[in-house]
Amino acid sequence: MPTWTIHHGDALAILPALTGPADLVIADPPYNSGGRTASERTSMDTRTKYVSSGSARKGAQHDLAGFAGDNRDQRAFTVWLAMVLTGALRLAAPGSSALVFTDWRQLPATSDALQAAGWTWRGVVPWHKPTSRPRPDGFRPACEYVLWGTNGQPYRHAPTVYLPGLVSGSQPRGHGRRHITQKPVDVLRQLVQVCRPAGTVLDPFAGAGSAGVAALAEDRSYIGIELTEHYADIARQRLAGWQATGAD
Amino acid sequence: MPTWTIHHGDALAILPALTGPADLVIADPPYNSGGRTASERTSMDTRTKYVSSGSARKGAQHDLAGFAGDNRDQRAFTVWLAMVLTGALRLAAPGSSALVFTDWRQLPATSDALQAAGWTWRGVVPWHKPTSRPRPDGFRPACEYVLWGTNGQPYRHAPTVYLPGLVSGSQPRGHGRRHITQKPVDVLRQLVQVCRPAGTVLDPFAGAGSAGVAALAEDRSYIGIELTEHYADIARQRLAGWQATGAD
DNA sequence: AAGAATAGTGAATCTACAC
DNA sequence: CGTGTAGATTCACTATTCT
Repeated sequence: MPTWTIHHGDALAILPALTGPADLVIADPPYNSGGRTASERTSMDTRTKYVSSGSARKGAQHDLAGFAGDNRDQRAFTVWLAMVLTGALRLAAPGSSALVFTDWRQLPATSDALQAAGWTWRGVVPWHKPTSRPRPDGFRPACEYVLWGTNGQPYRHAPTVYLPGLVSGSQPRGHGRRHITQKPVDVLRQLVQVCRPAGTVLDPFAGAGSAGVAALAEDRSYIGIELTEHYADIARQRLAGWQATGAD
Repeated sequence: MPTWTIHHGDALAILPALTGPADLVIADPPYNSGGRTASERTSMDTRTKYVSSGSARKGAQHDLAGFAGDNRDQRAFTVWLAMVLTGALRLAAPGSSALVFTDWRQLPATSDALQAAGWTWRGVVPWHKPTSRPRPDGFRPACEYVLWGTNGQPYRHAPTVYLPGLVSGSQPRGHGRRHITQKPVDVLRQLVQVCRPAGTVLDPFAGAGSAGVAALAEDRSYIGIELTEHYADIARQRLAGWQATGAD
């Protein structure tokens, strides 16, 4: 029976206190890349930045809380993310994997942070969002990216698993949506397969706990860390509800 | 009536002699990323490096020539590609685009080169290859990437065009295959749409001329540069054949 | 329907060289 | 001359797609 825990606090403070081992680190950090100017990136709040114009700016359809930690410049982002991933590597079992979400703008910085932290970069899995907004006279920004790294040689599964090179799924909408940058559980369930069966998933940026739902659904245990108390509570309620009812 | 030219020689030598303007620069450079050891990367020929064990190594069906320029280390790759893209930017009309192919390993270096050369990075379009090789206990390396940059503010089309955020297509096989790293014409035709209608596509690494076929098919003119005389000849024959018969 | 291909990779084996 | 190590080479392997 897989178990779960949500810690409330800063990943940099919580990670050194944990003991592990973790068999998969799945991280969805604040991308620090929304907004077009430096001042927009560092001063705007996350609701204004990430919710497309027409909703949050002029009276919204949804009323999701913002989140902290999204106002670093690119150098600070790289160093900060490397520190978090270093803390996660300390807990990671040999052969375990790290999966780090990023967008196209921060992909190079994220790959630097992953490797600076000591993980071996093994590949990139694009996440295709079919419902992304079209862009006039240009290529639609339809993908985010999952960077895959391992702690040494990758864990050998028995039986061998073959995982996709591209995942597809739309962001949750309506009342299933709990966080501005929420990832679909279907996508996360595919990604969690790289974790050792019955192993433990460590998530330093738990948000509303989608990775936890995916982990439990795939029979992995889950340890989440979330900075914003509001979301830590939401994640706890959601995971408790999942274990009680099997529904999200 | 769109026109075409293939120049035989090194892009760094040919680009300064051209006058332009170009409305789209499409570049498929040698990725310099195959091989696992330093000596494999720098000494192995491209056929041995990229054609998988079952074919070229033990008696192949196809017998494609190798190509030059695939033995740089990553720093040299970055600097060299930046030089080529700088030469291309000089010819690029204001608002024109650059599209640069790369793989996941070289994506960060390629984005550095694109921006160092003075292009504004606008996005990434993953190219999904359905026939990619599976990878045991990991995520299949199923995508290559197209980096999109512009010379200043992007050209505004009239009427507005909406381009995909993800392209999919398999490498040509059988007798339609002329180059080890050939890109599918269907994919290139989608990408060429970002070029001003009836504009000119500049291709510093023409290879077997697939981008030229795509350009002509979409009513754009084409200027290609190819280092290997063997492939320059193939590209000339192919483009002449396309204009004569409308078939590839 | 059968066969062959894939901008690979991990493990096993072999080789060269220093001590 | 045996031994250990690093680097190079060879081998085996895989699932989806395309001819």
